[in-house]
Amino acid sequence: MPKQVDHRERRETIARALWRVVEQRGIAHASVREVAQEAGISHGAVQHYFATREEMLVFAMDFASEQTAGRVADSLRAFGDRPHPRDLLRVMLTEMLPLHPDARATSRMSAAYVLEALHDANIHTRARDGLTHGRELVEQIVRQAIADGRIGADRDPATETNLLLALTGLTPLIELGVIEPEAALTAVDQHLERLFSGEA
Amino acid sequence: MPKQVDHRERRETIARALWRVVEQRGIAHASVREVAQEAGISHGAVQHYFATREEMLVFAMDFASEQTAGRVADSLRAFGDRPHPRDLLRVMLTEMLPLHPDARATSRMSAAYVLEALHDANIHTRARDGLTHGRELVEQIVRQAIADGRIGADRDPATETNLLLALTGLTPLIELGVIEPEAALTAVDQHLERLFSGEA
DNA sequence: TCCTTTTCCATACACTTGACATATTACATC
DNA sequence: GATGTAATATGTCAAGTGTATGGAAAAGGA
Repeated sequence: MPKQVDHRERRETIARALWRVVEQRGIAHASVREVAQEAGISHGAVQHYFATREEMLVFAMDFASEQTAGRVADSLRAFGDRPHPRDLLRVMLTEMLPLHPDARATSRMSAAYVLEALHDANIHTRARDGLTHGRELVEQIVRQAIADGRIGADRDPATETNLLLALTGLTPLIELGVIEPEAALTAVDQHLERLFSGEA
Repeated sequence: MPKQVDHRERRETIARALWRVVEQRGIAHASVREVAQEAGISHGAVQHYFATREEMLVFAMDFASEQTAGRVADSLRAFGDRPHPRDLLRVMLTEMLPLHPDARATSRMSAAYVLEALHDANIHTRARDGLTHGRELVEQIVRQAIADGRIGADRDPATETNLLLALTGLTPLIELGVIEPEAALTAVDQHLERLFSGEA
């Protein structure tokens, strides 16, 4: 058997290099050659792991989603087996906002993902399915919280879910330095507090 | 005097062509040549009106902001001289969301603007200043509404402003078809209703 | 009629891109 | 050590990029 490298790990290394390029220079500069340079390998090596540039981008984007989900799972361990839905939602939202370096990298990647999806049928499907799945997850949490009496029964689960996800709209304000990260957290907490205000 | 064309009008024509390219093919395809083709002129002609590609992009982006502001002003005329702040905010938000073709074009342009601002110092300054200005406008409306007793005095103007602007976070959900435009409007109205719930 | 000024355009240049083809290196097994 | 194959490096090519340049076309004043 010839030399065997961890294929998955190599792809992740390249994906992280791509993140850095996207974060520092924008997705337009995320060419095979520049990503290769950032990763410290030849562009031929990148081609060995990704047949096309698009394949590389799609992997890097999916990987960003996975990493975000992973960070949420990590943070949730501190809250035990059955975390309060407010804490759960708070972790999800704060990990989606660009409040620390890792989250910023994946956030920017997501933004580029969405923008790309608007004129690429393939990516559109992937992004929509991913977002729809995430949205259903949140709606399920909201419905359960209503059933548990933690959110007022007069609230509409679908609308509350949409309003929760809308909080990611704070991203441009944070990224451009219009508001401080603390102000964003205050807004998130304020919204969650009102949502769960009917709690016993 | 030599032939005189309306310089401003020509630049706006090119800007609109750029919007169409951005909307249909993404900002990556907004090259001087492709924009020229979309506008039905030579790329030399485009160069006559914009010395560089960046100048063209910046103009198209600023023009998008102006057009959005214009649409808001137009819609507001129906509400008379002193519109209710809730109506004012509702118009501002709905014109920022991609709920009709014009708004979608400018919304996508704005999204590209923000993404570009993250790694371009020049655009960063412009985008931040523009957003900061818009945010101050909204905060002023909120403060006045509190002073007028239309919003509860217990509300923090800064946080409420941030939560209002966060509603633009519905954009990706709408654009990718995760939620229907009506659901977005429902969410906006729900949020506004609660904000003004303390009204006499 | 010529001249000046503005508008517009074709071309050229240097450069980057993605994709592909080819060459080289590294290493586990026979 | 020979061999085969995965991993990596390098080269090539057509297509596309931004922009500099030179000059045509148009329109009015002299």
